[in-house]
Amino acid sequence: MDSDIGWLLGRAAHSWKTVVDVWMQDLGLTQSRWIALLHLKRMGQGVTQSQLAADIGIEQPSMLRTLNQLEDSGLIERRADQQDARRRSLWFTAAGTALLEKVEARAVEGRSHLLDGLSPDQRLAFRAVLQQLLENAHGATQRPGSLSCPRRQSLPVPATASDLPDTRN
Amino acid sequence: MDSDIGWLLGRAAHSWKTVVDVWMQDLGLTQSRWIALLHLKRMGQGVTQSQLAADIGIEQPSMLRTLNQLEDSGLIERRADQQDARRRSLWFTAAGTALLEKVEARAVEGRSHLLDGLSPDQRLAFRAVLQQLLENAHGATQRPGSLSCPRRQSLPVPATASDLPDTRN
DNA sequence: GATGTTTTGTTAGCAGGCTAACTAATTTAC
DNA sequence: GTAAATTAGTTAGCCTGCTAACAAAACATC
Repeated sequence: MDSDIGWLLGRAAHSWKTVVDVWMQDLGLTQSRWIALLHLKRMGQGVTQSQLAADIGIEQPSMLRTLNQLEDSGLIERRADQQDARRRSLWFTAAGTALLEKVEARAVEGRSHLLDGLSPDQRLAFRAVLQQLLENAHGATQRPGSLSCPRRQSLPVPATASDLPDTRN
Repeated sequence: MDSDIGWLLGRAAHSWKTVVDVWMQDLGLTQSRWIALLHLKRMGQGVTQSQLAADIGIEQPSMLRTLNQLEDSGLIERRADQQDARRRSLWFTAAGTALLEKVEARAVEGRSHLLDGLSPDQRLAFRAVLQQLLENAHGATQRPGSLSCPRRQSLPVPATASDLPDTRN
């Protein structure tokens, strides 16, 4: 019976986010904000807004809002790009750098609790299934029977999905 | 390296939802609405709003909004409860019943495409990990080091998680 | 070098999660 | 029986996904 597997997947993802968020709560950051900080650290300062959005796997307008909030909080700053006047590159402020350390520590802590009781083999198999699902999902947005595909052609593909040693969450 | 496993989990869940949504799109339903219909079918008509919310795993105000929309669309109706004047029980209209059949067919179709290429063993192992994660998450909302737990004591636990033959998604 | 296309960032507004706070009805305790 | 606590539904409003539509800069093509 696989009939509840999608529901289970959704619940697990939701719970994961909520738990890590609880671990972060005294840092004064919402989920989308610490995720942005972690990804910016991983990619390296100086990337553009759209690059960061692609890495996280969200659309530009969603990214923009979060970055505005982080800038308002004084954790990051945006700098004009000399080469391309459209671009704005992203940099940590001193406060942002300081906070980031705590965020990273909490992320590791929370993750290890969530993965408690799962063997290395289980984790590996789990990853494999998740990756297969992502692949299937990517191909499944075209309905086979129908010629029309009104709403959306492709899912927002998570950039690279496997390079860099990576501190995602 | 498990550092990106939470991120992967989130992406997979998100893609799953999006894909099933694409399969539903010509039915004129949003995700939260067909999910509500499927759960109402599963639980049986006549349940209360809070019961349905608990089964789906969302809070009452979120449920309420969706039910209002479904009622406005003429797919369900709410009836007063004789025993308890606070309660309002939920029922399909004729239109709702008719639509539900198509929704169920699409859910099955989409799911089978998403699970394509995964062996029964893999699916079973996958479920086991998801269930373990849910369990861990449930216990992990208390930060061990801290005595205070300001924001939230417990996750919204998905009701029963395993009874009934179940047509979740 | 002018024209058309793509890319980057942006604004506006919808969808659907959530918490907080409230009312009314019911249940529990005394 | 009355007062307190709980429960079902609701309202208001925040957070953060999304799409659509647009401006300005850069690039391509002729």
